[in-house]
Amino acid sequence: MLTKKQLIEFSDEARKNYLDHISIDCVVFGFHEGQMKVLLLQPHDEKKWLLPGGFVMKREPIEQAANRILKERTGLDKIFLQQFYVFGDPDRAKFHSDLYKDTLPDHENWFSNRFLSIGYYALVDFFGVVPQPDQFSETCTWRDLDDMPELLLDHEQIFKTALDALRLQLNHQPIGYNLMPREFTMPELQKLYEAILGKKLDRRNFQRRILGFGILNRAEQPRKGGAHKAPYLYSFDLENYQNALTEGFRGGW
Amino acid sequence: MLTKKQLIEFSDEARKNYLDHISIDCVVFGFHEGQMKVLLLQPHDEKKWLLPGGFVMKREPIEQAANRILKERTGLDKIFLQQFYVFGDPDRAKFHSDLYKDTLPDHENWFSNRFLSIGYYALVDFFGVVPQPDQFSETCTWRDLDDMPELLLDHEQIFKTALDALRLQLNHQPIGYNLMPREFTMPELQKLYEAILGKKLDRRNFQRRILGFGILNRAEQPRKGGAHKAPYLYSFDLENYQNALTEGFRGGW
DNA sequence: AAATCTTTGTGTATAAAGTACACAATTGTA
DNA sequence: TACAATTGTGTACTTTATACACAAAGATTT
Repeated sequence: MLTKKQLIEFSDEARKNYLDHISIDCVVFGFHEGQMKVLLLQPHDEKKWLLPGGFVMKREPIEQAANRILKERTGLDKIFLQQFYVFGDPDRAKFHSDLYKDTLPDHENWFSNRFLSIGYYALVDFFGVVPQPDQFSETCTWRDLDDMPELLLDHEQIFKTALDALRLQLNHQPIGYNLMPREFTMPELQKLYEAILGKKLDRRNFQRRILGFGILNRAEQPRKGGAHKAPYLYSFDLENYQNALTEGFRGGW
Repeated sequence: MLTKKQLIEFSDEARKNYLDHISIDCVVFGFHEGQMKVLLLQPHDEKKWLLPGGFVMKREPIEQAANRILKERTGLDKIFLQQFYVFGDPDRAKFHSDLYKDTLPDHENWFSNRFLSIGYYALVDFFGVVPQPDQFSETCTWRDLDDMPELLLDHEQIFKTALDALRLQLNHQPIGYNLMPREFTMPELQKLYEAILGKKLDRRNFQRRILGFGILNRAEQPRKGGAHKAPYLYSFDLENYQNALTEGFRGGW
């Protein structure tokens, strides 16, 4: 919660720089130890959490805005974000618009506006990034998909819609390049799919199917040193991967 | 093109009623005689064409806005519209903002604003609707997919993206309920799929696959009176159809 | 009325993909 | 050295997809 002075400053700056009525919210998925995680912010003096979000500058392309917002609010840079839906209920941000109702008259208070929010989601390598909270947030941290805290506004719905979009993507596009380290084993990749889908897959059939997509290269040397049999290491064949991204897998018709 | 007086009136009303910076554009697909069609508007004194579009009222849910806009601009009512993408390039409506540059100063001219446009698409029964142009348009008419005129703004891109979204939908959702008459023959439904996909399908395999979805009911009596063998009539099983809409077909994983 | 043309309904053989398993190989540990 | 855990590879079976062939029904032609 902002002080009156902070709110006035923010509102003035926002009116100067941002487009009215439009916001962006990002659902960033990460993956660690077999668990899917989502990046959340906890505002100061607030029990519930938020997805990292923000506003679009007056002459800024929206993809660029999504990237800037994610960087400003979480420190994450150069993440591929995928637009997936617009949330346009007139009362979706009621919590926010009510919050400062008594602090500042509506016409001065930026948050009294109605905002449509454009949802973006991303998949990132858990170890490749270091989340940093911004000035408005107490913490910025990963939360397990099956241990989600209560979210503010309609961010629960945005999160669920993003997860649906991600699962749909799994059916006709490759996934993992932005989420896995450069080299990984087949069981590791399988854990990613299982975490996204929320169910177990058959080890052998998974391998056959993934290899059938033709987007993986197997390294000559297996990973040594671990317990048990040394697994082969794979990396994505970037050319085929990109091709599969645009072409899609399952023809359908 | 509006006169100065019209533009002033429109801008005043728009500022009073609509949200800044947000517009909606609708891609309405229809189907007739084996051809896919798109509903287009031609503005007065203009060679190029437009998708039916408009603005969101200050406290209106966006789905409702899309329906109102479609009705206002084309006369089509109670159409199921599906949101598919937001077009947010800062210069996407340059044509519009330049159009009245010399008529009215920017701060008075509604169209000098930047607009993000939310794209919606729909499938309608060609015979169930009667397109009516609004006051801004010379004509409102169906155009063949393979005989499209030049479009204004970025509406070419919006149209193409909608077609891609539609084709994607074909792979995991049933289609046709909003597009076919209540009863139809298998070859008629097949022509719809062929028109959307832009390619021929095998008659027998098409039938098996569609029936396999379990969303069709076969009438007891075939359609008589036509030339050649009397084909069976089918109608959608609405319960299963709705179920398939939410569940999706091809499991994938 | 018979032959013919067109369109629709149904079936079948083959190939590809998806599913459910079994077993051997490797590595660390008991 | 036996054992447990994990990984690599194979195989039989089922389901789905694809490519065809042929029969039936109605209108048209001869």
